[in-house]
Amino acid sequence: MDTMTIGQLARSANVSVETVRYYERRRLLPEPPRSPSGYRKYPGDSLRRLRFIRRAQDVGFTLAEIEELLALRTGTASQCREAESTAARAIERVDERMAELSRMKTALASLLDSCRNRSPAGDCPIIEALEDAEAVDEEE
Amino acid sequence: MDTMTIGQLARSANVSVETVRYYERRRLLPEPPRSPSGYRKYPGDSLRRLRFIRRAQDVGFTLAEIEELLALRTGTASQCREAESTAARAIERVDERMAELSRMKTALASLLDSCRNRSPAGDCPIIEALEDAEAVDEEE
DNA sequence: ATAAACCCTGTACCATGGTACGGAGTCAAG
DNA sequence: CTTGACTCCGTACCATGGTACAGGGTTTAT
Repeated sequence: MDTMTIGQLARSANVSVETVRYYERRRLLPEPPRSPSGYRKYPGDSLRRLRFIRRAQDVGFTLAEIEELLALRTGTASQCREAESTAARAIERVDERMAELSRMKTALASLLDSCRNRSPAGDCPIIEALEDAEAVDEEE
Repeated sequence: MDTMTIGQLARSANVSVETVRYYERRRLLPEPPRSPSGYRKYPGDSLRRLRFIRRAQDVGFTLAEIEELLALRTGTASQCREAESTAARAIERVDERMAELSRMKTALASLLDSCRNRSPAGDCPIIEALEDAEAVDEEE
């Protein structure tokens, strides 16, 4: 038998048992057959699927997107288009988030900078800047 | 009377009434005095404080950090050190997150790239890559 | 005087990706 | 045969930063 229990599967993929069950609830993993006593018995390729999910998460797909990708795995050309556009959307999200972080970093760095160069006797420039700043307020 | 109702305050700071009450629960805003009928009556400087909170959020401080910053507003030099280190921590968080996003973007871009250059008859390279890739797996 | 617009409290809910717990049944080793 | 490790299910809970009721009371304008 090349079947595994949920614990073996979870350990192999480096996730918790709870996580495996959670993915099943989310329909990312199909319901596996059960033993007579009701234990889940996973066929070998469940591990491949579980790893697929984790890798996709690592590159920043959400679980909802992974669900889409999994639905496409039968593999015709038009389905590849869909995977492509899912990936493109993920890249856009990443870009937006990076731009936002970059703005934040600029604002923070200038706060910190003013702090390091401050006149030794004045009030804290970080707090002052947040109190009156328009300087920081170019968002949205 | 230079006091405002919660609605006036919220509108001035461009947040919702619920948000103001939420900040009060979180102790970011002090409990204001009440009118005889129990309405909150905010003194003018509540608006300054509320704007402080929003600006700090805009530059990426969490509400917990903002609580710290607010606690420091009395303003001695050593407290400035603390504000400085709060800001430095925030910058570190931003940097980490940017590096992570950058890794994600590289991985996604290579997936997308393989898709655009794929042999016209093969399976979807995105899905294949997620299925066998070690390429993607250099995280953590 | 009545309706609209405002305020009050308390509680539940949203998304996201899980984690924790209780109470029970099952399986393997000694 | 018993102990410990494993599994089952269902439900509640975590963080984060709020939002959305429900079911009242108040203020303001007409």
